[in-house]
Amino acid sequence: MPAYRRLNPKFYQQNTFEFARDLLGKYLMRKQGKYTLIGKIVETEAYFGPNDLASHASRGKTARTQMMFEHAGLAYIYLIYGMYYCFNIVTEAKDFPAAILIRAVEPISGISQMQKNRHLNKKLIVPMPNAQCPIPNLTNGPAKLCQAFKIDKKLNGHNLITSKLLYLAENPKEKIKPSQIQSAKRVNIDYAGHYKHKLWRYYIKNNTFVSMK
DNA sequence: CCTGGGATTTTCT
DNA sequence: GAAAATCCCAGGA
Repeated sequence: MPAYRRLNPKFYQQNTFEFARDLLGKYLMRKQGKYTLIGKIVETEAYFGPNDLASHASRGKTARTQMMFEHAGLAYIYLIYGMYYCFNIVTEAKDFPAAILIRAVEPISGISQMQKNRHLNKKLIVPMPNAQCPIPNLTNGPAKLCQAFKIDKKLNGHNLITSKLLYLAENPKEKIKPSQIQSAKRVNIDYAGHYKHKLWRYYIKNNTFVSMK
């Protein structure tokens, strides 16, 4: 078990795009009762500023999006398609709307708990008592990892810098080199005009747990 | 391998 | 009333 060290508050002060790349290889830590769920972040997406047509904040500040206008280090969590949650980390200064969507993590610890969490929310028409959720399918998508890590609307606005329940950590011995990072277009934002071509998605090359190539 | 549709409800027009 | 920063499953090639 490597020594996980909580990310310094300074980490949250970098600009959104450095931040999104720097998050790769860092660890998402989640306390669930006596368990600690741990996932290595392998894919992120940046949503930046009031003009980014892919961003919820491009329509201004609303009840839903107000968290994107908050200071860096808070969680922005929203419901999508009526049934799933997505987890973002707010970036930039207060009143400048920006956030980073965590699109995929690699399960590291608490894997059997993640499997239970994924099955809890799954409504099966016919029960499948022997069904196993394959490991790669546990957390290779923004809504899947929220299910696996029990992240929902209750954690919206949570402060990741100070929280003991949901926070970010690193293994100081581990660094992701720039050559290991692939940038790509963001996913499922066809409505975003020319912003849909921005290469604001980042992932670790050759990692099995990335949601899409 | 790929494509298409259904689920489900909040949010904003 | 339509769309949504998704997922899952069925069906065809």
